[in-house]
Amino acid sequence: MAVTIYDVARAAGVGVGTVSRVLNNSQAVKDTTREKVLSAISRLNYAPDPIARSMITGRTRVLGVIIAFVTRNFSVEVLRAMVSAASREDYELVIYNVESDEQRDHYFNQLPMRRRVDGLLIVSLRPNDETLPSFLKAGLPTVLVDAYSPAFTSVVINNMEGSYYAVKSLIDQGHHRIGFINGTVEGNFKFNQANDRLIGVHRAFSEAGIVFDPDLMLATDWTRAGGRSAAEQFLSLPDPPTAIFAASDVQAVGVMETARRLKLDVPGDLSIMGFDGVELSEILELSTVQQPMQELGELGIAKMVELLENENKTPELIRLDTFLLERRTTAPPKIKILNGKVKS
Amino acid sequence: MAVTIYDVARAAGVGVGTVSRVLNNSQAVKDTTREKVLSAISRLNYAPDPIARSMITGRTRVLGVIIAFVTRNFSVEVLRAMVSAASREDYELVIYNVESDEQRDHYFNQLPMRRRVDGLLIVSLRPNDETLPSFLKAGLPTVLVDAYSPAFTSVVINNMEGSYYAVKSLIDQGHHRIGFINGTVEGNFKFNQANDRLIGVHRAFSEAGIVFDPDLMLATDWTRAGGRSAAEQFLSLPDPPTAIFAASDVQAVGVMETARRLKLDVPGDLSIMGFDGVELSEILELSTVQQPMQELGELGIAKMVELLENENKTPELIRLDTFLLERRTTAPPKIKILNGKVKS
DNA sequence: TTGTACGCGTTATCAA
DNA sequence: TTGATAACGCGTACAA
Repeated sequence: MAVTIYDVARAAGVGVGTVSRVLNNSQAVKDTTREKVLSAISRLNYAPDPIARSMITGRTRVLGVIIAFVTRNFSVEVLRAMVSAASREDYELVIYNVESDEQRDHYFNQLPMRRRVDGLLIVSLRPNDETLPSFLKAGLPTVLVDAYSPAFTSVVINNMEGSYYAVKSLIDQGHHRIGFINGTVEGNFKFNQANDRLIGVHRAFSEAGIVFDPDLMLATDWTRAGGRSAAEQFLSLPDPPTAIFAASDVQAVGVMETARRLKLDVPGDLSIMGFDGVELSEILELSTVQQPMQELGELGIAKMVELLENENKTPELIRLDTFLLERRTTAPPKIKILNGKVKS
Repeated sequence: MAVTIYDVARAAGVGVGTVSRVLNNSQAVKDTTREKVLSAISRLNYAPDPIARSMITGRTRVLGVIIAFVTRNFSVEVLRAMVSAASREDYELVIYNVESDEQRDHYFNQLPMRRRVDGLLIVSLRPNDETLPSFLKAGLPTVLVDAYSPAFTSVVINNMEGSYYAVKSLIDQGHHRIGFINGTVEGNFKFNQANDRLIGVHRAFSEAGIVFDPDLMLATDWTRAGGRSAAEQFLSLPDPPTAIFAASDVQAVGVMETARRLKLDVPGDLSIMGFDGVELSEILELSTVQQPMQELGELGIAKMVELLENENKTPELIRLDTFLLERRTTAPPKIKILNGKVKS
């Protein structure tokens, strides 16, 4: 039914080997023969079957992307950069969306086995300790993006420094009581992002000599609802914070929603700082820590291609910097007169 | 290197045919033999090679998704629903992002040829008249989502009715001068969405006996910038509109931004209505026409699976309804006193 | 420079 | 119920 390399060979009056050589524009093929073959190819509208090709070459020119929560704005930005970078390199991308531990384990177990993909990009996740050995044994080229493991080339952003500068900027503006809304570490997800961001917060506090108040630290879902409820808790404290730093923009938006509901002036009554730098933050003029999402995706693909071209490269760690965007939701705290004495 | 079906056969002391039968749990295989084979499989940690399998079956269990502008919130929502529905049916999805006519044509020409995918889902795009014949000839099962062509099963939303009710609701609230920001029909993209939405607007106008003012209709990019500049034009008119209806939420957000810049009260001075119902609209409390994006994606996959199971099904057209969400950006126009006489 | 023949790992066919 | 073997479409040694 479909036209094969044999049909082309017959039409061109040559052997299949010659057609194959023309196809892989390798070897020396006499120009006149090449012409004959090429004309036959276009005449028959022939295209080689990638499946049969993979069968013999062992490569598919398909890359797998295991990604946590595709719908997160962050994931989308990274993914888009990946799709376009991959397409430039003539690779296709198949997406495995992970929204639960079971899904993650399923993919981590199955994928390295099959030789359906030439390589695996893992975004915002990492193989856990149980799956890691079988992962390594399978020897599938793997690149981690927004996640770190010493076993694989990893492209990460400097979460610690990002949150450090974010909190430091709030402190420099005169805030002392700063609420921190962290993201939960889902199941085994090892979203180390959360830990790193926490460490940065601590560092900024301790440098400024601020004692960490456990009441001002909460971990919630990486959602607006999470941000809303955490903000409610903070703001119903007897001594509420004058600023809230959230580990993601969506959570920060939740904080904004709570502030609006409580008729709080932002940034007058409450400064709000997010983390991510998704488009939404720009629209809402939310101060935030901008992540280089596009670079993350592009570098992920670039490193993968390197790996594919040179299988035994040693893992490397690429760390990208964040950029602090001070927009409209952060300002020095208003001086409040309370019980007759000045209180900041 | 990798363990094959022969290794399993040898280990189990049977022929490869038997192993294959067990694998495809077909036929009658004696229970004791089945046990032997299964134990050998797990002992050797064997998994069949999907490539070799595709080689003979001609099917890959991979679906291609050609999608316009993956990063649009709309696309992301649809895509996510597709990924999860496909995974339930044990299909993988490979994404082809289209952001230009060249890309679109490239995919439309290449993909049907290769047998790399079992079927093609086309989102917010449609094969143009030149590519259509070769498309049909290739006979690759194809489902259009958010796009319509009589040649293929199409899952669309009722754009016309959606925009009709949106404008009608504005008129019912007392608006007479309503600006309409449409999306551009990119290149050949045949984003018929734009046309349909325009038709709905016209219908609402003519039903209410409102004469269509060409000054109040503009087509821009489906972006915030597009919305901003269109709004600026409308609002600098001698007789500016009291309401603006945008063909997408992002454009409506652009309108909101312009309104904010001009210190216009929304909805007091200006009502704003969007179209899409993406998360952003909820956050901004934007009135909008909600599209059933998840259903769109799920139905797309469901119809594709039907098609795959029964190749010669005739194309069908599924039309999903929208839902009008009147939130905080729409209200009756304020009565203005102008030149001593009441003007609405 | 070119053609022939083998092999990739599986499923399907057929005979036993 | 099972085993042997022929495809599937291509790349590539090897021989010519």
